[in-house]
Amino acid sequence: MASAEKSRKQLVTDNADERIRARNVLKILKAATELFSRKGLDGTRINEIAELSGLPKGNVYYYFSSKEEIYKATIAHLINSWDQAFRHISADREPAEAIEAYIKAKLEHARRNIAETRLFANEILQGAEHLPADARQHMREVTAEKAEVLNAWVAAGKLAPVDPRHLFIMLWSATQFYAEFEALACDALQVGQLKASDYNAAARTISETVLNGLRPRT
Amino acid sequence: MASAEKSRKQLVTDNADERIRARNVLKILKAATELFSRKGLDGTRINEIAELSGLPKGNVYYYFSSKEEIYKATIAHLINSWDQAFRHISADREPAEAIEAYIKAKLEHARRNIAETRLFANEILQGAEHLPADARQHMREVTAEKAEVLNAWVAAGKLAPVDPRHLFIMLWSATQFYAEFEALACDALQVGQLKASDYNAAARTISETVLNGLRPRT
DNA sequence: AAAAAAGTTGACCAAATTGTCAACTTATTT
DNA sequence: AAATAAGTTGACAATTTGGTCAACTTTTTT
Repeated sequence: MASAEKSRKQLVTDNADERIRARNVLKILKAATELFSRKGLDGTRINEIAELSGLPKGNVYYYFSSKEEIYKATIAHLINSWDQAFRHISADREPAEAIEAYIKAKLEHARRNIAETRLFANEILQGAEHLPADARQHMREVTAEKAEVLNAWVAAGKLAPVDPRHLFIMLWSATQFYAEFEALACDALQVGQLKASDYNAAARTISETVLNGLRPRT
Repeated sequence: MASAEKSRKQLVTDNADERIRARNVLKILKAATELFSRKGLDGTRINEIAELSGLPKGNVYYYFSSKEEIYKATIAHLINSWDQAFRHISADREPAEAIEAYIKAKLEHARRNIAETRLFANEILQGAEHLPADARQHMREVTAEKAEVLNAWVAAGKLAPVDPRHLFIMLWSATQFYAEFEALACDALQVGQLKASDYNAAARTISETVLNGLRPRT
């Protein structure tokens, strides 16, 4: 009986409960991402993070030694998904189809990770001083690699001549705008809040305009 | 002689020196815009504003009653130039030429007002809570009005069908990106810092892609 | 079941920061 | 030139905030 009770407890500990540390660190990171994304590093109080994550402040400091460390952890966390959508840009696909898939994926990612997207924007806006050097290096490399794919498409006559780097910037900025500048987007579209249909309309406009714009001229 | 001396002094006071209040308020606003644009409202210390503007802190409080009031003043100041470039979008011009001029003007404005552009982005990113309601109303109205111009062009067969509001968002985001996310743009373009030539290349890529993309299909 | 490790907690401290103020100087008016 | 208004200044009060800590509880190991 004591044994049965123990194994039940262990089950709870291992699954639903998970490891205490992992669970609490995640709680803190989630709350921090939300707050940092809205008020920035300096604008966010440790007390707020504690409150939103449901932990006393002292407990937050048990897992992280400073506010900046929490911030860096949130940045490190979101960096992982930065180049996800880029996988669509691959040399063996049809350009139009690949670019359209990329736009869709980017918009979808922004819509489903609004806080992370905003936090990333905030960090870059403030000079990217907390972005680890290796993360930036990785971003540079991936961008250069995908730019080569675009160049190959242009060389093969499948796309009108275009500077791939500026094109990427166009796509990044357009797809992230709706999450980052939601307030402005709502004003422009004259809606109270963005819905999935607005994101779909955005995807259509961006895709149609850019794809038509890049159609090779004979 | 005493009269001559007095009139010289008055001349100095009225021109080069200007009104003391106007000059100092401007000093403070300029320093504050620079700092707010990089570190946000909460990240900026009043001491820093005082230092950068060359005034003692007490003096700053002589002109503004709080940090937030300074912030609001900087926002109110930059809002004035928000719709400047929009004047190019007018019904009596050729669409292609008008849109190209708009893109150029927007990019040029961002390049020459980097701090203001960044500050505006920061404010929207954080939820636009300090943006006066009438300013937002004005932005909504101007956007709606210009959207009608685009719709007329589409109806006249001068442009391919497009949702003008999403198109505007594409243009806003693309043209502001270089100022707002300079760090990311430098990485993508593999340059140390953006030069006028980079802005020109951006203008070319955006214009060519979008204009070609909007060319009416027969 | 005892011991050790991990996690929790609220009170507390030190530093930073906003905003005030009274004394002072410079500019303007009468 | 006297009086008044406008602007300057550094010291200081009040508050906020990041971070510490020792006592305590829960969980895990032996």
